[in-house]
Amino acid sequence: MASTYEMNARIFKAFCDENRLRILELLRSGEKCACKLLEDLNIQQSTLSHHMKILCDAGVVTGRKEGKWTHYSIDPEGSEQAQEVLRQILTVNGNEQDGCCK
Amino acid sequence: MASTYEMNARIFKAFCDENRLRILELLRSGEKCACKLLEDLNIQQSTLSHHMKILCDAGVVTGRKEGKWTHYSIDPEGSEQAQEVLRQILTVNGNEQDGCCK
DNA sequence: TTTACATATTGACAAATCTCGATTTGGTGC
DNA sequence: GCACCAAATCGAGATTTGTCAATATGTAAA
Repeated sequence: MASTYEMNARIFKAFCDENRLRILELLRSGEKCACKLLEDLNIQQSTLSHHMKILCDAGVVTGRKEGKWTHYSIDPEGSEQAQEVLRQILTVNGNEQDGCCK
Repeated sequence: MASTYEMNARIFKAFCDENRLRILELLRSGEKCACKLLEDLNIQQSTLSHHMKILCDAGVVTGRKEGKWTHYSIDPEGSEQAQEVLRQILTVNGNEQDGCCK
């Protein structure tokens, strides 16, 4: 049973790494095959696979298998949810006085 | 000279840790003194200080010094920017065919 | 079935991160 | 000056993360 904090932290871990941000930028122009991503990304194949797993687990990317290839794309639902969660986290909903410290 | 990827990654690192998400939730109800946060958060003072630095460096929280106390609150500008950056990262702006792999 | 290729998984290592206790810095009031 | 308190910084240990090379899995074509 993962806490909400844990689940939300996992979502944002997707955006915490430079290479994952590069991958997402490549996906902004449309679906891309893993081998195409690999071409553009100075990293090894196993490293790419590792990052794709994190992005998919976070829900912001989906993979579509076609034969021996996997095509990745930004997941609209997961993306919307990530943005919604961030909005909630950062929305001030009260105006309590800071009653601390005298 | 930090790359854009590096800077954006730093922003989202703010949301990658359970304790920082707890801190942000506490700040949603308004400005809080560090000692008040410390009361609610099963962590040591030096650990809190570490997390507050990360949140402030990311721009999503600001600290207001008043005598020997520091009052923290969610920064509206930084929050708006974080949301805008996430929106950009996740917005598909093209529809290229995945020309890869035959 | 054998071969070739795309991707995933494993294991190991280095670097980054989280946490704590101890110390330092900086402000307040005596 | 001194004592006291809040917060920041330092140093060390444990955990997590990113990376690679090697291997395994799965699909397609010969």
